[in-house]
Amino acid sequence: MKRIPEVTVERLIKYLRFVEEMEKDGMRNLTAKQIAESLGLNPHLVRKDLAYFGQFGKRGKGYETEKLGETLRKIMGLDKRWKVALVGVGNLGSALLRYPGFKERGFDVVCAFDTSPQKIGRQIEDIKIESMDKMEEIVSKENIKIAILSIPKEAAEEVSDRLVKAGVMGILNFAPRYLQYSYPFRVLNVDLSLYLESLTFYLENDGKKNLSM
Amino acid sequence: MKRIPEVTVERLIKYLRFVEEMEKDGMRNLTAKQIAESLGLNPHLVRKDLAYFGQFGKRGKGYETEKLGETLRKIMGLDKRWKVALVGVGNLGSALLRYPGFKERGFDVVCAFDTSPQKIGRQIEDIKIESMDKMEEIVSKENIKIAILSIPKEAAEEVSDRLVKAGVMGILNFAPRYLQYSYPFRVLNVDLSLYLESLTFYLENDGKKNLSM
DNA sequence: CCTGTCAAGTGAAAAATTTCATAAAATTAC
DNA sequence: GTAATTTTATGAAATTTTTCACTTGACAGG
Repeated sequence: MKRIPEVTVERLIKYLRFVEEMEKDGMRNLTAKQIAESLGLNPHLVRKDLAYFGQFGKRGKGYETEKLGETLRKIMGLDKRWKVALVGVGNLGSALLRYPGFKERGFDVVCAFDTSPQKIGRQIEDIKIESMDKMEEIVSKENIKIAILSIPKEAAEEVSDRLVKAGVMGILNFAPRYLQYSYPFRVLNVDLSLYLESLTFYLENDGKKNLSM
Repeated sequence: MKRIPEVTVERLIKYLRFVEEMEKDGMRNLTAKQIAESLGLNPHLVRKDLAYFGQFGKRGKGYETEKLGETLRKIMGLDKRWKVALVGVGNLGSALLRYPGFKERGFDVVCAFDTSPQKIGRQIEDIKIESMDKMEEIVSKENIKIAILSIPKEAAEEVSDRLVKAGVMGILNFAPRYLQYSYPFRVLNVDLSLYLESLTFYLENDGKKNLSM
């Protein structure tokens, strides 16, 4: 099997989103063209992306919505639920704890940690906030592979090291510090202000001809 | 001037982050190698990215930290402050209102909107929550160009259309619905569960040889 | 002031990614 | 049942992006 480019993986998730939405709408079949249009892509690209995983389309007809969804979920490891640990229950952290989208998409935040004594013991959405001293113990015991980090940037490195040692394989990092681990660990750095900053480049240079659009 | 690839823009912001951090640490000079290492990139790529905007490095020495920071900020439109409107003061929205990172990076959330009568009139961090009926009026009057959208996905399209009509040029969209506008408008779709989903692909396929790492 | 080393800048080469062209299968229209 | 149309699949071409090789300027040491 050929190597799957990272850009393809990112698109696959978006395809899955669209496929599931169409599934809900009762569409029995979907064509690459439809998927592509919904995301502003070239249909050839969609087919090529899907073809990495074998051929599950029908010529002249398209893809069976349900089967495509199932296959994509399987490819992405989304055919089962994942347990997630959340570290750092500040403003952002508690909003993430309450964010219904994770559960909807198969991710169960099963524990939350903080250092602040005021927060420890409190409960948000069924989840009791635990002391960060217990983090390794609980994460190991529960066999948690994914963690969400919403802590100050100063603590990011130390805490993520501890998580990795406790068995976590993937981290979604909201702290504005770039974290890196080598294979097989994965970090996804989500820097909220960074997104705004990439917007301003285009706003600022809007109209000039040196733009990639 | 040559067209700037989107991937370059994304890296430039990260360079700026590192440069500012080093500036704070008192480093007078920075080399492409140092910048590259901090982000796990090839130094040639860093030089090429910077060279799009002219030559501001010194051979044998590197880049003057301060000047590089200034230049990058100017390129990115970050040499001034930006006013931002926040729409949707739910869990995520109010966390974003309280998120200090935006202000730190030059973005002032100056107004917030919601539909819920319970929320309208309340105040979070100096910002009074206004009715969404007043959105267009205030956004136009204040000449706001950037909006953060943290509303349910069902409302995303309608609200973003209204924002665009009111003069907004860039949207940071947290609603899990893919929004698209054509040039010169920009949308950055930030789908939180989507990030987790891209992690699971790698966790699931970990160890298999078909991976891009 | 010469020599060696370092690092930016630049054009060419390589690699990766996307688009295109074509073939083949399925469906629809006649 | 045949022709036309639709749409996937796949290998080739084009494009984009990254890496490499080389040149040049700057500085340090002798």
